[in-house]
Amino acid sequence: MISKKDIPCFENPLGKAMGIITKNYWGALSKKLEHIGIDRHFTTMAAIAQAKEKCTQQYLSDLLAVDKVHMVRVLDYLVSHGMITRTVNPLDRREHIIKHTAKAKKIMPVIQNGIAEMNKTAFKGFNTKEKELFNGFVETIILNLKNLPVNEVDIKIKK
Amino acid sequence: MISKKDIPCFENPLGKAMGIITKNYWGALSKKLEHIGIDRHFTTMAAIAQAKEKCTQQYLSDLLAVDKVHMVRVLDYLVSHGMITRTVNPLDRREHIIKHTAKAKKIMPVIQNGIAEMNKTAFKGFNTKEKELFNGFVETIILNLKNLPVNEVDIKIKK
DNA sequence: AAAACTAGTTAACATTGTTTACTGTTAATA
DNA sequence: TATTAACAGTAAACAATGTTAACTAGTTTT
Repeated sequence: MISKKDIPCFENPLGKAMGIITKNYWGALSKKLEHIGIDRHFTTMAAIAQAKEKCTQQYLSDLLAVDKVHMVRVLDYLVSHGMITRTVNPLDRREHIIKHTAKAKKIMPVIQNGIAEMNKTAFKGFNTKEKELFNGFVETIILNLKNLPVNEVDIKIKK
Repeated sequence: MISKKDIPCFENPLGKAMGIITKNYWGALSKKLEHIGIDRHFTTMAAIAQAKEKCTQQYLSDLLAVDKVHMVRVLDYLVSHGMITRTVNPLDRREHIIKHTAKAKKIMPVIQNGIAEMNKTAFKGFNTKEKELFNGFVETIILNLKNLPVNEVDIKIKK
């Protein structure tokens, strides 16, 4: 019987973990929250809630590492669901300032709790030191892979 | 200045790491390999190469945690690029046996090297013990989140 | 023989990501 | 000042992925 350990891409288990997180936890949260008004884009909602400076679309794109074209659609979704307003910045009329509506402010605790619950469940059994260790590992992996130029990957075919 | 640490969903950094892996490393590998014949579905290729029992579509779906409908399209892609053959199993004519073509066998070392390179880059600076520790953490997180019933997530709105 | 199950396919649709081209606004500079 | 470059956001088109439902064909169960 083949196991996933025999497939080299699964030696790095990040992909597997991510799939399970997405399917199980975000999925569960989505179903819970669709009755309240939205069923996705929770991280964008959280980012808007906690933005400490002027919250433009470009700012959100950079923060969440999402293409600005896609961000337009995310924000269209949130506008159409009554969660945010877009206002032109009078100081720089190119910019749109994103703000939560009253409705959004009301449901933010639910989203925050949901996200907190996800983290609590994911790290069940970890003590503080282990959690820090894990986060450090991930930070290192991110640095190892960040800004990897396409041309640096150079693999030759064996004859 | 808001940092990603202020957004609770980023306290669990798996999502962030996964995005970087996908964009940088798989992206780089894709560009390298498109000249050889394919630019995606490398994990499926690796799984087929190392399958130790009869390699049906259902088997691959289960192993790679991919929907069987999507698997049809992945295999259509690989057939159309001359990488695999589909043969009806004479012992059970419902099943299709997936096998690599000669062309695929030729490029598999490139894919294997690419994947190995990804792991090497990602874990640069890790010693064996740290790598094992990290993998153990990920296994625990996977177990923590696996089969999480949708109904178990129960969050109440604060008034 | 009928019913239930399994493997795979097809079609339709939604979401996400990417590219290109575009409008309008602001900043840089010659 | 006039021109050019840069920036924020939008629109349209398209590809890739994920999901559901309905379907064919073959196998197993009863």
